[in-house]
Amino acid sequence: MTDRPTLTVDTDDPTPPYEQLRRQLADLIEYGVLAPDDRLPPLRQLAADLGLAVGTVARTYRELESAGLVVSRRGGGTRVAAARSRPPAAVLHERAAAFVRDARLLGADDEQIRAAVAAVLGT
Amino acid sequence: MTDRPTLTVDTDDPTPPYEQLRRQLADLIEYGVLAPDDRLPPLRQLAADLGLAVGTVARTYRELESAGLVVSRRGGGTRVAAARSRPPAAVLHERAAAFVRDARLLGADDEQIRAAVAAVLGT
Amino acid sequence: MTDRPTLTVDTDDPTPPYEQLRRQLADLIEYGVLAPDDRLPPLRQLAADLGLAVGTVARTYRELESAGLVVSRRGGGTRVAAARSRPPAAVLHERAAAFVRDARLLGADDEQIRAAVAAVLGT
Amino acid sequence: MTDRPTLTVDTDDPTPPYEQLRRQLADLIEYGVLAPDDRLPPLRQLAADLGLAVGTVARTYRELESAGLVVSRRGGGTRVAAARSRPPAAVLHERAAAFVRDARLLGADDEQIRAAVAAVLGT
DNA sequence: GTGGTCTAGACCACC
DNA sequence: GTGGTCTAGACCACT
Repeated sequence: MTDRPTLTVDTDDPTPPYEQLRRQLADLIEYGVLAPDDRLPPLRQLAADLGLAVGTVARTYRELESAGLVVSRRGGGTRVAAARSRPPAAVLHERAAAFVRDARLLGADDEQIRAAVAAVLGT
Repeated sequence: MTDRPTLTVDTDDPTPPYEQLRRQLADLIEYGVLAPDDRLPPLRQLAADLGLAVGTVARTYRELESAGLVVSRRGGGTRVAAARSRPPAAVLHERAAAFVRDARLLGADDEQIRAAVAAVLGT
Repeated sequence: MTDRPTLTVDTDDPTPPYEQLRRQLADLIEYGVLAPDDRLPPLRQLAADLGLAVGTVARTYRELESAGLVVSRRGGGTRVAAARSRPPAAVLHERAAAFVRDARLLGADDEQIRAAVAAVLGT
Repeated sequence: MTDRPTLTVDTDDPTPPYEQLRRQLADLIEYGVLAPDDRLPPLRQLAADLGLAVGTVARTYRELESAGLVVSRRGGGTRVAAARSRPPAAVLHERAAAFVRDARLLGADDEQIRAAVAAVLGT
């Protein structure tokens, strides 16, 4: 019950598994859910948990590392890189902007957008 | 500026092009941006516009058809299937809920979420 | 209510419509359901009934004619050719052979095959 | 002679090759000739044997998979899906019924039908 | 003109 | 080695 965030791979999704995984981990890191210096699950354990080959997870970690989101130290596992998490406020703003763009595509006006958010927040 | 909604394919995204396209069109239909009986661009035109092979776009159209979102007739063309789009209000609510969930993952409270949306809306 | 045998085209079947039609008519002729000198439905009427373009039905008739199953006389419509229907007994035998082959593929032995036919015939 | 059931493609048949193949494999699976978990031939081997392009066989396998008859795993191979084949007795009865219907269309009575089957079975 | 399919060779993802 | 996809050009079926 160490409560690690649930990572999943959907085999029906044409997006390759290594990329599905990469996106989830990148999000968790950028969102600060995985804080700098936190350890990622060991390659083999994650592979076993998800029913993937080790090489597939290795590919994910490699991509994250070359993006600078993660650091693999030899013998020391893989940890979240220090300098890369962005301020949560910036991420929040970005997400809000994406939501608003989408809502407008749907034809919603400002008032409807505000109302929808209010409805979801409850009160 | 009466142009059709912009469809794009990102060649750096490991998600296969036919799937990127499929998602965009499925969204446009579900969002009601493309209304029932609206015509989709001809295979070859869309392929040319996006720099894709004809077969790739054909695959997208085929998938959309087998999902019941679209109807293709030989010699006819491809049109949005009737009675498939959901009420925009429902879709808007769903999107708002997804945004709020994301924002809370980031650690934002209700007030911050409201503020972020307000900031984006201007005013 | 002239009781013409029902011809149908399944648009979900990848077999082209002209070929679906051709097979049905060829069977009807070979089986003797359509007797020598019987008239086939007029091109345009059949096309209208099936929701096909005239050219598509024309293609079917053309194929039947070049197979010698049918004769188009100018101004006189299309009729079943005289010399082509095979003795029903021969066709029956052929069909029985096909059925037996299939049944054996399923692993059935002679007794099971006989029993299955008896069961269908009732009594 | 332990060879796998013969698959063939008739290039004179207007039915597209991927569909001819699909039907044959679907039949073999439904008939139980290919049992659950049996492996299908590798894409490229089957393509080579039949003189088809790889993509054509891939299309067949994809259709079978989306019909739930087969499961393909990347790097794994393609196998018959479990719990899909119908009881052979049911299939046999269905085939017998189809044969009888056909025979009656030809004008045969019960006795003639029985006789035709007996003749084929050899005694 | 519009959708549907095929080929041939190539590259990718996965085990 | 096995499945999955892409391209480029070609031909077919249909309206």
